[in-house]
Amino acid sequence: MTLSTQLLNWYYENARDLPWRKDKDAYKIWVSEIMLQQTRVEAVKDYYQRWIERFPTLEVLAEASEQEVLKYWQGLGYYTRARNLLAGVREVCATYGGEMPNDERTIQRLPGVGEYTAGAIASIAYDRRTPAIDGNVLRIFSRLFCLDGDITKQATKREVDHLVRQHMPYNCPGDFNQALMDLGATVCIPRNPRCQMCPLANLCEGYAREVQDTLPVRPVKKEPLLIHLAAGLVLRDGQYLVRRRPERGLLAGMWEFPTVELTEKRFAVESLKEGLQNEFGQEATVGKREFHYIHTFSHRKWDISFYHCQWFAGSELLEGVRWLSSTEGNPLPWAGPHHKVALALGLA
DNA sequence: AATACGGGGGT
DNA sequence: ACCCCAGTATT
Repeated sequence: MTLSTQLLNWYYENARDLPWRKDKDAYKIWVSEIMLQQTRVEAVKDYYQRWIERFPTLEVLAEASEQEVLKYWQGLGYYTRARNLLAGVREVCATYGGEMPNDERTIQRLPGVGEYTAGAIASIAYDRRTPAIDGNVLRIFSRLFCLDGDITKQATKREVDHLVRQHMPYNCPGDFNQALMDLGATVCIPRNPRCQMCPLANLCEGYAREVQDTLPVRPVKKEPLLIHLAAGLVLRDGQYLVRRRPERGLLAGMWEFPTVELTEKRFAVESLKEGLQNEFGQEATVGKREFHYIHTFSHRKWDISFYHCQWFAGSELLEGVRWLSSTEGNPLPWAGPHHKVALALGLA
């Protein structure tokens, strides 16, 4: 018995039933792989189903508008993934006549497709013998071979890449890669790995030395920056004032309620009033605080308070600003705390 | 080689 | 609260 046969035998008995495993359509594999970047299977399932329903083929997606595409992505996070996917399918249509390239190198040239995703698509959709090294594989192999180097370092990744290539079968590389995902998701999990039921326990050096819980080794993360924000729920004639975030940076291109950053939290009302005046040239009355959220992003933590506001005079609106009514069923993509508030107000 | 980029589920 | 996930692009 070899590592790959033990793993595959386990996989064929225990493979998860996932929506993107129903066929080997490269476009669908692509969509699933992008959605699954840094995102759990459970979170992806519903998004994937709705996505495929609306954009069943690469050509359909290529014809869609970016705003609509973002709408289908809202709440999933890492929104450049959606933009890159859209740009990618357009590139396939324009450059490859709508036919997906089937070699890893060409696939990796598509926007948003890196080494891992290219390997996953090439192996799963086209039976190419290419590794797909993600967090699961790094964790599994660091335990299997007692690799105690920092898995975020290039040197450790090269080491794992070498080992994966050694153990990857020639007949079903896609199954092998997916088997590693499933093992990492259900057995060789980050904390408290279930080694008693692991099909590779007899081969696992980490398990033999009882150091499986100390692996893999990661760097210590740094403290997120705390930012205080006040947001205005500016109401006029049953409509709320919303604006589009900048094209680059955090929550790029998503819609939000106007906010001001606070230097002093206790001056929230005054700062909001002044901020609205500066941005929209209108005097607003700031009412009572309605919602309060602590929202942690990867490297910053928003302490954000929402205030009901009112203003009366009409005015010219700038680019990327509009009024939104809860009865329109408007298709604007939201994200972050704004998404939750928009849902509560019936705007999302 | 670092850093930016979301959000949610498990512990 | 904290951890970390089917990573990639940018600096």
